[in-house]
Amino acid sequence: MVTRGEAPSLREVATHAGVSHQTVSRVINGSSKVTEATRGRVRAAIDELGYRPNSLARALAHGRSQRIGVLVGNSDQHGPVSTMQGLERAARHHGYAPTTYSFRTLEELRSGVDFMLGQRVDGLAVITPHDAALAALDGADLPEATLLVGAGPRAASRLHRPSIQIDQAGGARVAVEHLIDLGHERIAHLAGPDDWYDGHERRRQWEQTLTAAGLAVPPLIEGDWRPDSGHAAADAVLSSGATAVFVANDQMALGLVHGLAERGASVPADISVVGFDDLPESAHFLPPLTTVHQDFSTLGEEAVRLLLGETDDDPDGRKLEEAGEGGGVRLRPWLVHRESTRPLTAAAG
Amino acid sequence: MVTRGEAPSLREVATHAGVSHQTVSRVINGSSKVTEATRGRVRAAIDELGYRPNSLARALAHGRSQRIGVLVGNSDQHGPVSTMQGLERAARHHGYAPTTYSFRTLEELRSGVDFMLGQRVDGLAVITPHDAALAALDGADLPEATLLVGAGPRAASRLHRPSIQIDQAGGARVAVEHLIDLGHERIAHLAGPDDWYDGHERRRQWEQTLTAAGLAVPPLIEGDWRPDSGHAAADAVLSSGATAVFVANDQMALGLVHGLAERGASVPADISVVGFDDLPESAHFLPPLTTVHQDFSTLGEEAVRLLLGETDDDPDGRKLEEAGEGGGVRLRPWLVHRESTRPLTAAAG
DNA sequence: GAATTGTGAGCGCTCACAATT
DNA sequence: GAATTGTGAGCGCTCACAATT
Repeated sequence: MVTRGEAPSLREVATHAGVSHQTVSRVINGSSKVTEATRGRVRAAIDELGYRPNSLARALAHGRSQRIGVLVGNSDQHGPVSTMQGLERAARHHGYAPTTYSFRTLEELRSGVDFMLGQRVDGLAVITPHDAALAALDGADLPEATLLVGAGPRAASRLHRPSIQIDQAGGARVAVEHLIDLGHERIAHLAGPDDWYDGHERRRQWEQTLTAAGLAVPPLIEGDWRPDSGHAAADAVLSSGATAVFVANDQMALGLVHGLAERGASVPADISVVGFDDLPESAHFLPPLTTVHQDFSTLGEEAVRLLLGETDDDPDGRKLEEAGEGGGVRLRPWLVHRESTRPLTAAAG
Repeated sequence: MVTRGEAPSLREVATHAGVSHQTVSRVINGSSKVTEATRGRVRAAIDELGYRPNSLARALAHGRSQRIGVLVGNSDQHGPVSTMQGLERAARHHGYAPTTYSFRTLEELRSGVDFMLGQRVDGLAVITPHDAALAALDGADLPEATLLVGAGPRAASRLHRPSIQIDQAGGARVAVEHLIDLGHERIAHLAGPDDWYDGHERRRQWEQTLTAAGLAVPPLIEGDWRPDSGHAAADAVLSSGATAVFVANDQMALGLVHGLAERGASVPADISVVGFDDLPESAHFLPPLTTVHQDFSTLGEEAVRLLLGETDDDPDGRKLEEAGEGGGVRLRPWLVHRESTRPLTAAAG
């Protein structure tokens, strides 16, 4: 491996500027207790030597790493990735260096926690809606300042940690109510895995909204979030006799529309479809997909605010304690009406 | 901010086990020069105190951070994100902790480099095919071990650093040749921005392949990678009189198919479309998209191998030097034939 | 004398405090 | 005496070497 020529240290800068190491430290950290004259000499020495503070040494001496750990599961999905990016950006904005670790297995999740503890992160965000993943953390030695992002309140309180999530039930409700408003009476659901918080909540709210409207609840159809599973569900959807389907995410909705088309069923003429997520592509699906928009980057930003709880310089900041164990900070998603749904009266179904 | 109760240090473990700090260090690092008996006592003390080595202190003392920096631009796109994930995984596999930083502006890119230098990363991967971004690095104080991922050889050699990329020209050639083989003679190109390496190469190779086959080169149509720009290009494509279009990425291809559909033109009946990327969704577009598959995770893995150049324990490893300045390590993409293309003879166009 | 174990210094910073103007 | 500057120790490790069995 090629290595850099050894970088100059703070002491070398001090010698070069003819001051003590402490004075250099003061200049770097913007202390006001330095005269303009010495500040100038130190600055010149810094530039001349190309000095850059070693953040490792700084963290060690300071006792705080100024790092936030981000553990993210299923980073092939739109939601976790967007959340992570929102979090990363917000952390940096607050002067913290995010350290990310994406895990696929429970084994990797546990090593991820170990890794973060070794890095002495000041805070940890665990992004996963997957209950099994959180269960694997039961009894683990988590940092005090740990926030569960996208996890259910129940899983969160079991770990004695606060959580933040997008209001899945609220999103599901507007989706199903939209279909009811259009006159549909037999509304199927193509669900995500039930051990995912979002999957579970969307299914549960689909049932509740139908029941509250006095409608029958058709048999559940399950997928695994991926487009293929939506494609594979086309037969089940057709034989359910539904005139509308609430699909648990946009990727499965895409696959379903494809599968229906292959069987001669057209969306929305024969069957209406609502998705969930609002991918960048969803506006250009054929037909453009009516779906529920989730604002993942705001979720990431809110997570950082909660984690840092900077009430001082941030009037909107809230303390982790306020959120409480398993606490219910929630963001509202909203419906985006496009062309994959239409009134039942005009439909052939 | 809630902080952890202060973690035990190596010396506390030593006291607890009745040995010297150096012996504890030896056990942690798996040195063989420790008897089973003392190793056992140290292990017990470690478990009892819940000791975990502080990787910051270790890096400082050791002189190597065991970190790899990853700067990634345009992290809303499939390619950069997948590459980054491949890189992250591979780095961890080699015992390095990846530190990622995603930038959107040139300003952020420069702070990203600063950040990485402050972190004393052992190696740096810059993932961006955007020429302007690389130009902004001209004269910057980059780590010696810097690898440009997805950048063009020209930009790389200007920075005196090696590069690795997927063979864009090769991918474009198979796409255009596929359309030629189907009998198409007027083949348009919906291009990406020309100051992106991939955008530039795909356009250039489209021209060359057409010319080599003795076909005319229709006027260029430009997009910005996003689905909307594909949608907006529908009129231009129709008025070009082309019977087939090579689109520079799948997102624009999706938008284009949508725009064409709105104008009553059907794919592939009226016009054939080939994309580039092979998104997870592309197999379920209507029609399923014929496209060029790029293996981004392999790209990320190869990048790490190059960066670490571990020829010792890794027989496949190559040294950065071998790749040379602006050197041409390339991965081959391949065509995935689906339903958005068909022979001209059978087409209405 | 070959194995194992221990000692002291130092990585590059910040801290608390002391010494200077 | 209030401002500025400097001194020494220490954060938690690993290094090179010395001391022990």
